[in-house]
Amino acid sequence: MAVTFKDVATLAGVSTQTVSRVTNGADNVTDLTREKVNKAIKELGYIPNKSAQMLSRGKSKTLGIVSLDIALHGVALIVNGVRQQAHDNGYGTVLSIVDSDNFERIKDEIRELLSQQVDYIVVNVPLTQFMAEELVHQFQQLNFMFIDVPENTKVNYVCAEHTEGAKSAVRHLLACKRSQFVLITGPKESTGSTLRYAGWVDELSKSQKEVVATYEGDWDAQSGYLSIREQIAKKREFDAVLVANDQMALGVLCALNEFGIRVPEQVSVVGFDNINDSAFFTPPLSTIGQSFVELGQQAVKLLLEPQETVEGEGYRQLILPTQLIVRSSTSLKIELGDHKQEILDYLDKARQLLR
Amino acid sequence: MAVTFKDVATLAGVSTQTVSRVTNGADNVTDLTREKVNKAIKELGYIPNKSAQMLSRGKSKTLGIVSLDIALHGVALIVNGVRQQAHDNGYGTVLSIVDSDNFERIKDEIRELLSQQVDYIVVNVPLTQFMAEELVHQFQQLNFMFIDVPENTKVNYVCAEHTEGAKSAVRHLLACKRSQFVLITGPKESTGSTLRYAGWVDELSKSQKEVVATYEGDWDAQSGYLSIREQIAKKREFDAVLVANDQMALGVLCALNEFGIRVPEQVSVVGFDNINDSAFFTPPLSTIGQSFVELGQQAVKLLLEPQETVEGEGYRQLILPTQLIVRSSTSLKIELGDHKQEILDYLDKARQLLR
DNA sequence: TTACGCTATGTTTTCGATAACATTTTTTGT
DNA sequence: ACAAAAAATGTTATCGAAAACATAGCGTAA
Repeated sequence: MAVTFKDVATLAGVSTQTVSRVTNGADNVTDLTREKVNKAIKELGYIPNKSAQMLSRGKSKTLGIVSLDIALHGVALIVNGVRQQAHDNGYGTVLSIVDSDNFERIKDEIRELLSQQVDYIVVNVPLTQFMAEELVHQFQQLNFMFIDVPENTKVNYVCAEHTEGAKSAVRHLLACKRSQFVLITGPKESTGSTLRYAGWVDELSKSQKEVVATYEGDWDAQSGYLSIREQIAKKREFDAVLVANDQMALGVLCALNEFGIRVPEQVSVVGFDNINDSAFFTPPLSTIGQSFVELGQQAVKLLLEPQETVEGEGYRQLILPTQLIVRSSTSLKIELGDHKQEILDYLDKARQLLR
Repeated sequence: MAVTFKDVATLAGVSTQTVSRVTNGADNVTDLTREKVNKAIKELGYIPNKSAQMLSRGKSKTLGIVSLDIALHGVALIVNGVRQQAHDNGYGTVLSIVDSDNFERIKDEIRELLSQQVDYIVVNVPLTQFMAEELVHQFQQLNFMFIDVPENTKVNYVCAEHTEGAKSAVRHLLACKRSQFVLITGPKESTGSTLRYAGWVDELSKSQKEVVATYEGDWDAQSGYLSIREQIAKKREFDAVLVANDQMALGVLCALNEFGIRVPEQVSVVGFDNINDSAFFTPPLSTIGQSFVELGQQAVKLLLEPQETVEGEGYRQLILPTQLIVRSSTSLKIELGDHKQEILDYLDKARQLLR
């Protein structure tokens, strides 16, 4: 069925080795021979067998990715960054998707990748320090690179500056004179979410501001929406919401809007990630920007960097900056007092004119 | 360096074939021997070499996916569906990402997949009828499955009911008494976009309604936003916007809101796809729902279905239904007339009370 | 002219695992 | 207890390509 290079060799009237030389672009082949072989290849529609190549060559020039669900936008962007950078360095990629809640499954997938002879593995799944170190130990691999793992973990990693970013969100809201905060985190397994939460709490406690409530979301808009509904049902006052990603913030905005609560006048909202869509929310969302693609790219860059650059027992580690992006979902708080309704009406008129 | 099954055989004191038997779960092995081998495997951390296995077995149990950028949410969901279904049938997957605008590149990627000995290939890239048929012809493969290819194409395919879905969007807007339509399509290379556009135009021409303007977007929110800005700049009246996907519709809503145009009272908007977020837009978006995940799943199901089910020279083809989802971005048109401002004010009051 | 060295090509072995076949050991029936 | 069947294990060949090695052909310098 399948055309092998033996068929090509026969048709071209040369040895198999010569075929191999042609396909690998060796220079010590006559132009005439090369042509004959190429003609035979075309005629037969010959496609080399990668398994055989890998087996024979011993190395695969392949990079494995263990990742969360790519339906999450940020995850997909990271994977894109990894793939692109790997490709630019002549590496193919194998992608394997896992849930974050099953450590054994993750190990299985890594085993699977190793059985495919990948040269490197990028792990883009929230792991604890213990888990990450355990993986490196168990598989005795220096060729692991982790994304978003706790900072003091003794492995190669690339992280976003979650904590610092979260703090800058708080500082921004404090500058807006906000004082009653609702926090909406991501799933507690997520390292990124944990770090962001830590940043919020740390900065808030410094300034002695009140945390009215904390909710745990699942990154989806709906969980943000439900959190705020619950908060409103409880009739607790709040004037600021910190959200661990932009999608949940969309849900937050939706709920606030539904209950006639004005953003940013009454409540200010800050998201995290700066996904493309967030500039078009109603109102456009203030958020903490991070570059997912660069995260993925840097992971691969560091991994492929020649060993000399890395000193002794040192690990390859990098923390990428985040950036506060101010849009219309935050503003200086306006004390409405007795004239609340009147003010809101004026604001409405103002809005009309603003067009 | 690498541990092979020879090392395992030596350590366990058996032949390599016995090791193979154990790893493949053959039943004709003594418990004692099995244990010895398993112990050796564990001790050495042996991981089988997939290349060697595939080479030896001749088949790979692998399915290749050629797909658009997974950063597009719908694409990622389709890929998920494919992977999940493949996995459930014991197939691994190899993912390769391409731009839709380079047909040669697509061929290269397919060649690459074939060189990895994939048993099947799912193509999730917008292709013309000619391109799809050409691929099947060039690679002489019955094992192709295409997603969202024009309906009369002579290949295996799974499609969403784009045209019919688009028509139902128009009918809904007509029922809302809308008469001046703005259309925002996806990129013209996209089959899905083309079919949707065809549906809109077809249904609109039947009812003799006016198409005020047509814009070509790139699926991103920004392109929807810019289209509407341009439309408003031209000061052309319109009371309905048909958008080829929900993300662009987000941009549309944003622009309308920015200019103080009320949705749905003044302008109604219908999207396409029903992504999770669209239920939380401001206002929640009426849209045409399709199940991306099922699209991917069905593609694989049909592909793996035993040949007998498929009659003679017939192709495996399936069209999945879409579904009109009515939310708040559409409503019966209200003729404002002279009392426009007054009415709008009442509406505002009503909204306040609605909470 | 001959010997040396280069280039172009052919032959053999190898990669790791398995299929096909061969052999040994165990079980079973009478 | 012994042959025949069945089960467990070992041996050899094979997959497709490439690396390592071998050889043939040719030009060139002495």
